[in-house]
Amino acid sequence: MAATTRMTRQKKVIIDILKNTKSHPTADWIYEQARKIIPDISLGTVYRNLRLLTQMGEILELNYGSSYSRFDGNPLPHYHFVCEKCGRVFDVDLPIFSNLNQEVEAQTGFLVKNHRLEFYGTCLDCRQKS
Amino acid sequence: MAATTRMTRQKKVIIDILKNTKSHPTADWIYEQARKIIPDISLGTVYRNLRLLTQMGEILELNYGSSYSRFDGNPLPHYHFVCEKCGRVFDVDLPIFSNLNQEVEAQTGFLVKNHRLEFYGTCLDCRQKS
DNA sequence: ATAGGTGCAAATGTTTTGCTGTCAA
DNA sequence: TTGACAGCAAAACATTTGCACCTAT
Repeated sequence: MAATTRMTRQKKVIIDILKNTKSHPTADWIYEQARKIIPDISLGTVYRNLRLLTQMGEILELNYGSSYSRFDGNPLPHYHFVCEKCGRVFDVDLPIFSNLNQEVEAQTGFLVKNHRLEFYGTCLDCRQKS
Repeated sequence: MAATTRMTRQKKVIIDILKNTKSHPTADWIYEQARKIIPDISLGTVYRNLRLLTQMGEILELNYGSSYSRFDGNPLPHYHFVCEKCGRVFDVDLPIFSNLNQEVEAQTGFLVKNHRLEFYGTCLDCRQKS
């Protein structure tokens, strides 16, 4: 039997935090927020649930440009901007290149499931500070 | 004074390995290759040089989709395909979207220096195995 | 009732770093 | 000559996991 998914208090809180922030938080930030509601939640549980939710396609793991992952409560395809100064990740409002996967598939013979597009540079806040 | 760059035997070997492989090797793989030429080279030295070369723009660090980085001896802009089964990274022969950075810059007010585009899926070898 | 989830802490795996000695310029 | 770089090993860091207990179904 496929493993069923239980809706625990911990998972509910983690989903809630993730769906209600526009930032793309780290596991640690989510942990700190979650502790405000469930003081003895453990970091391991946060990681376990983030992995589960990622596998279920409920959230996205953004694991580029840094040594740690960030998570995105919006699983719909969209692109990102990474600030190289402060490390923050922003959504980029650009239409999806929906034919690109097929194009690469035709060219390579590989099975292409999805693609990611990230922009790197300096965000507005950091631009003004320098 | 800006730190000058010394061409050590170690650095030379690492550059040579990286420029002569089409794979996108991990630090550990580079280390193993380098040991065939300099048996007592240390992993720390490999990492130090990889970081240095990345900062100098000589090579690219590919740090997505996995817990460890891969390195690319070709610093010219190009896109990648990541196999989710075997973890290998392939070059994708697609023209660069050269106006995209400006487009995002205009839209966000951020300073956009570059972008990355990666495709995810199953490579030909892994497709045939399943 | 029971299997999937939790908290805790130890383990893991990759990458970085402190120190002392070495070598490229 | 000398300061950037090497080797070595320990530390740092994010993330995963083993275990005994707990709880959603």
